[in-house]
Parts: sequence; C-alpha cells; structure tokens
Amino acid sequence: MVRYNHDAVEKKWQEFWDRNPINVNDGKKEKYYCLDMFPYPSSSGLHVGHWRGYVISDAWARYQLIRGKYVIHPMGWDAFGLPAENYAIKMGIHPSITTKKNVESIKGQLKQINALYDWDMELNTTDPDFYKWTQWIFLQMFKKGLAYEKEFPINWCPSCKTGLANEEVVDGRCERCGTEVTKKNLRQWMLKITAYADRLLDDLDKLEWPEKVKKMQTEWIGRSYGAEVDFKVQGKEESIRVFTTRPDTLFGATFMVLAPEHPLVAGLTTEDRREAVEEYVRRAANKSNVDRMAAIDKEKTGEFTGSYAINPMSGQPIPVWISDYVLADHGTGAIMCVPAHDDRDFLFAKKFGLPIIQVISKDGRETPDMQEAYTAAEGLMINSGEWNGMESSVLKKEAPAMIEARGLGRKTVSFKLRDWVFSRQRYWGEPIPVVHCPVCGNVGVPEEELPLRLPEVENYEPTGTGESPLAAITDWVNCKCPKCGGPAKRETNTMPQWAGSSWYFLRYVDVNNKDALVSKEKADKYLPVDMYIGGVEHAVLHLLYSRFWTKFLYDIGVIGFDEPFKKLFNQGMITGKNGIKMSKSKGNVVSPDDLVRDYGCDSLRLYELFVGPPALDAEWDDRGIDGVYRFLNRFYNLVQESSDKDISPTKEMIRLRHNLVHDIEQRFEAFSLNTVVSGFMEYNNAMLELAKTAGGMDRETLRVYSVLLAPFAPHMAEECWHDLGGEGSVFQAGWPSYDEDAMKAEEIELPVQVNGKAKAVISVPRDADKETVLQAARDALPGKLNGTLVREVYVPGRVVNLVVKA
RNA sequence: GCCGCUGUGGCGGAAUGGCAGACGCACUUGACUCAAAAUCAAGCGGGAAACCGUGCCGGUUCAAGUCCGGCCAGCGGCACCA
Repeated sequence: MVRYNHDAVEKKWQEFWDRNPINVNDGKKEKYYCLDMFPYPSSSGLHVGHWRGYVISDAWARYQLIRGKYVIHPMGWDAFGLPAENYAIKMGIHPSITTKKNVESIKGQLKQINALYDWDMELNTTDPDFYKWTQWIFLQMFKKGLAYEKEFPINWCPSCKTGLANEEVVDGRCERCGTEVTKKNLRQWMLKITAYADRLLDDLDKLEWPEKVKKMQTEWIGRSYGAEVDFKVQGKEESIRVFTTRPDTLFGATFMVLAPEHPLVAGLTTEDRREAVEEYVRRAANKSNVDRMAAIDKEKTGEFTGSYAINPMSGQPIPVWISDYVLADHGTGAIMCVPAHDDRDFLFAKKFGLPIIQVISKDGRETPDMQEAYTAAEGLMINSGEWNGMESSVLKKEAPAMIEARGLGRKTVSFKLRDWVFSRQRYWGEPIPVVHCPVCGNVGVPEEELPLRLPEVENYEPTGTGESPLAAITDWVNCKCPKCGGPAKRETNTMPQWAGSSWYFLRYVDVNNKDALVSKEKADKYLPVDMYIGGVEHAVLHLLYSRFWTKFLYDIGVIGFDEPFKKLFNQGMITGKNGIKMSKSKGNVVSPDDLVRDYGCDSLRLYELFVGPPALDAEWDDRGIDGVYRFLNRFYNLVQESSDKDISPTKEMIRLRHNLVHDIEQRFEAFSLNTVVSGFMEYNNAMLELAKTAGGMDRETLRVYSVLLAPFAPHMAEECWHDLGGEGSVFQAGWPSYDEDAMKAEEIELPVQVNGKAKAVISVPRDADKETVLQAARDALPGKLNGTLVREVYVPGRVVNLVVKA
C-alpha cells in the first residue's frame, strides 16, 4: 500500500489552481452567490468549530461550480467591536493595529481550508473606503427621517459602558459580556425599523430559511391585531388610551392599570393616594429587567390612583390602578382589565378584591364562583348589553370596527418590535456623520465629505457617563455647520457593531467602487445571496438588521431586490467534551492547524462533515479523523492500482457507478453531508470488494467518483482525476448523471417476514411475478410456519410478509 | 407557563412505514514484524437458545425507530406583549 503524501499532493494542486483558475466568470455562466457569515478577527484565531460552517459552504459552492455556475464565494472581516477596543485600553495599542495583525493570522488559517474564496473581493468593515458607505446609508436614512434622535431610558451595560439595542439584551443581560443591564436616560440615535415591521414580517414567507429562525423573527416583531379604546376619566378632561386584542370583552373591563412610568399617573393620583403611588413608582424604577422577570408568576403588586375612568360601553365607573405588570413600552402603556377573561387581570382582581364580570360563557349562563380566567374567545356573550348572544370569536373580529364607528376608539395593530437604538458610547466604531448646530439643529455631514474618519485619540477608555471617548477631542468635535457655516459640534457617538454587517454582502461584488456602494449593474447581475451559511445566534440581530437595510436600499433605488438572503442554513455548534462550548478560558479549544499538518486539509474537511448532521451540535473528538484519513488512503491506493490497467467495467461496476451518483447527489441536495461522507466510504468499500477479483476498478467509475468527491476533498479528487487520465481540472468535468434503469440489479434480495418479524432472505429475479416470489418465500421457511397461513403480503422489490395464525 | 428541537450499541451516528444499528471511532483476535507502529483479515447490542431490544405507556397497520394520542428527560427560543 502506497501512503498518500497529503503535504505534497495538496501543495501541488494549490499551485496548479493558482496558475489555472477554476472559477472563472466568462459573463455567460449563471451566477451563484454562496456566502459565509464573515468572522470577527479575534486574537484567539479559528478553532475546528469555525471550520465546520466554512467547509459546508465551500462544499456547496464547489458543487455549484462543477454544475457550471460562476460562483461568488467571498470572505471579509467584521472588524469593529469591543475586544480590539478593550485591548487598546489595556495595552494602549490602536485597535486598527490589533485588527490588522489578527486579520493576517486568521487569513492564514482560513487559507488552510482551501475554500474557493475570491480574495480580490476581500473587505473590512473598518476600512474607511468601506465605512464611507455605511455612513452614506445612515445619511440616507437621516434624510428620510428614519434616523432620528431621542432621549429616553435605554438599556445600559455598566460593564461595556454603552447603550444597547433591545436585540442585544438577552434575559436581562448584555449579549456580549453577560452583565445585568440597567436603564439610563440618554440622548440616542434611533433607526426606525418599526416602519418596516409589516414588511419584515410578511416577507418571511418568501424566504427559504429554517422555520426556527422565521419563527424567532416573527415573535420578535410580535404583531397583534386589535383596537385602541379611549376611556374618559371621571371628572377630568383627560382620557386613557388602551390597546387590546380582545375588544369583545369590553363590557367586562372592571378596572384599569397603568404602567408606573405612564405620563398620566401623576395627574390621576389623588392627594390621599399620592404618597403610596409615588413610593410604588420609585421602587418600580429601580427594578432591573432581571428582577422584573423574576417577579413573573409571583403575586401581583400595585396601587390605586384614587381616580376612576368610565367604561365606554357599560358607562360604569371603574378604578384606575398602577402596576409593574403593565409595560410602559408596549401598546399604550395602559390596559383595560377584564379579570374574567385574562389570567393576569384575574390574579390582580383577586389580590385587591376588584369586581369580576363574566362576559363570555360556554352555555349562555354565568359560571358560579370562577376559579380561573376563561381566556378562549369561544362562547356566547353575556352581561354585554347589545352584544349579548353574539359569538365571541365573531365579535372579536367585528368589535374594532364597531368601536371605531361609535367614536370610542379605532382598529389598530401593535408590534413588539422597538426602534433600533443605534448609537454607542464607544470608540471603535463608525462615527455617526451628523453635526449639531445651535442654529440649524442636526445637520448631516455632506456626502462629499465622507468618509468621516475616526480620529486618533489618546485615551480609548469609555467615560461611563454616556459620553463617547471622541467627545474629548475638541479640535475634532468643534467644527463648522455644513449648512450655515456657524460654529457647531460633531456627533461623538459611534455606530453599533451591527452596522457594517447590515450591508457588507452587497459590497463584495463591487468592492472597489468609488462612486456607489454597489453599481446598479453589478447588483442586478450578481445579487442577492443565494445561500447564506452561519450560526443561529444572529437570528434576531444581524439577520433582522440586514433585512431592514436591504429593504431600505431597495426603497431608495440602490438595489432591485428587497430580501438579502434567499436561502439560509444554520450549522450546529462544535463543542468540546460534554457539550461545553469551546473557549480560551475553558482551555478546550481545538485548533485546526495541527490536524491539517498531520492529516491534511482534505481529511479535516471530510471529518468536519462526518461528525454529525450539519444542523445539529456535535462534540469534537480528535480520534475520529483517523477514519476519514484511512478512507482517503484506501481510495488513493485503489486509484493507483487501477490507473495503469485498462479494466473494462463489469455490470456490477456500471451499476455501482450509477447508484453512487444517485446516492451522493440525493444526500448532497438534502444537505445530509454526514451521510454523503459515509456514502463515499460505503461505495469505496464496495469498489475494493469488486477490485479484489478484477484486479482493480474501471477508470470511468473512478473518474466519476473523483468528480463527486471534488467538492469535499478537492486535492485528492484533482490528484486522482489526473492519475486516471482526466483532462484540465476535475472541477471542469461537469457533474455526472445517472440512469435509473442502470441502477437496478437483475437479482434482488428480499427479506421474508413472518408476522412482521424478519426470518429469512431470498434472492429472486428483479421481474419475478408475485406467485414465484411467494413460493420462494414459503420454501425459505421450512418448519417455521407452525400455524395456518392466513395472509401473504408482497410489496414488490421491498418485502414479503407471511401472516400466520397459531 | 408557551413554542421548538433532541432521545437508537462502549462512543459519534445510519435507516422514502418494510432485514434496526449503515458508515466510522474505540475495543478483541489473527496475519505481517525480532518487536512496535502502519497495513491487511475476522469479530464486535443483550441472550446458551427460543427470543428480546430504538426514553416510557397506549393506539393504527400484514409490518412502527419512523404515523397517531398521552407522558418523561435534556437542550434551545420566548416569556406579565394586554
């Protein structure tokens, strides 16, 4: 057995591909855009988990290439972000230097994968030629009123010393560092993503994405249909506006609850209640998200304001309370409470002895002594004046229009999605291109002045006061108003780490364009992304933001499509032993570098796929790589043994060839990449068996095998392709086809069951008739049929089952 | 609490309703070798066998890991969203 020298072979073909490019854009081929989520150039480098996604996408990209497409498969760097900045704070080294160094080392690691990456398209979000366009997009949003300033209590990470978007708060903690998030009243730049809420939701239907991700976005956007209803306050001018999804229960509203932060609270509070209410508001303000979530399922708390509102349908006065179970930033920050038909209102009413009026009933009668709320919209209306006797489910749909017609409120839609808090009080990000002028207000930096470069600073340390480190550079901050020429100050906040990644995929195909972020012509020709591969952790962050930006750029005519990623695949995470996430601090990081050195790129590529179903997490175990390495050696040796012989294919060999193509293709198309690899092993084992008697395999079958193997083990495939007399490159050979008829054997093996349990195997001609098969089955089981044969089942080509009664 | 995913040998895992455990790892034995490694060959769920075995309990079917109903466990998402 000849040992396959992976070092020499892989080096040889890498040089060959450098001289003879295999992925050539001749302008005629159909394009295929296969994209990886680009990495953050971290100092710890790549581990075997990063490889997995890159290998999956590269195999898919190479498959498209062999199928005759021009494949766009770029790579770049999402390089703004906290680690480089924190390192700068600690060591005083500018983030751009750290970033550059990390990019170089990771690029070296990436090259070991030998993906089809077109490095001429490489981009970096921290490159001024790139972030010029990030700023340009912001300016267009500013012009359209989609970027606006607002002061309000935002999520604040005390450790990162910056504000956060809602999407960056996970379980009340900072998505990055895990620190409990607090509230801080800050002037912020906001992006009006809520203006796109309906489209972001409805267009999910167009996407071939994992249902899980679509569902997460659906829930995040959180659309609910209902009505806004105004409740007049007794004896006062004001009215309280509520949002409800259950206007059908309006007659059952026996009290109201306002969020403690609601602007009307102070005005509604009567003197005798003031002390208690103010104390409650103070305590609620100090509660963190984590505290608030811990309070779910616990007893409700609240205070009576002393005021009453009028139920607009029944005309009855109902007390107005405050409680922290009502959220200030959802709906209108106030609710009507229908204790008979809402769990939370029921608990609140029980706790504080408030009246409960049942308005929906299954049988038209009141339920005596209700023990829990009846929340279904099913049943007949009772205690509801003119609505009595109506079907609740019907009324639920019709009530908003009826309420609107009577001038009590209006039909409306509510979303959970909030506008995107877009400014960060940190250094290492894109400067927000706005000037604050005391005369003209907020003025956008003129487009011809872009990029607005990030200035050098002495001190990167975030101030923690809500001011960016940039605020200390007075000669940068002080500037002239672009509109009136008077003295003005620059915006000192920077953009969040998600800015560049919201549009980078558009830039790859026109990476050097000085006049536009992408030319219309190239955008039409090469975009959007056909297949996007990455982890599931960005389901409501990057993937939502980039959909928003794409839709905006579509609306202003920059691009001609409004969804960035047609297909999405989320690969599972590779973990260390016992499912523990690989991390430097846990010391369980497995580097691909040694494995590439010892086993070669192809072996590691195959093993990355072989570890398990690509969508599921997998525990890494170094030992398994021996299996794929042995397999590659065996295949290599079979090729060596066969290449100089002229073995004419037997029927079995031809049949194997067609079955091979069929099986690999089917598994590949189904993205069952682990079974693609095991399929290669199975067929290799079968070929070795046939080669024993024939002295080798026929060259055509081995050539076909090499083509199929090429997306996964490109070097081995190219080597064998050439050893077998193939011309050019294996990647230009075209994807082989198969013939269904040629796949079938003349004799087939059929399992014979008795009462559904396998007892024997018979071999019959492929086209044998039913009686012949059944006779063969009976003959195969002498003595095992103790009982009366009551039924014989024959599923052609599959199974025989003899049903016997004792 | 709600939603989703997962549950199969010592391990990773495979099975369009049709021979459960493909493929691989680990392990055992043999060949080669002075020896080891590598390689090759054989074996490898339990049981002496009949048989029993895919988280548990039922059901549908000639036939269930697979379909249906009800549970249990682990992981993930959402969570006082009106």
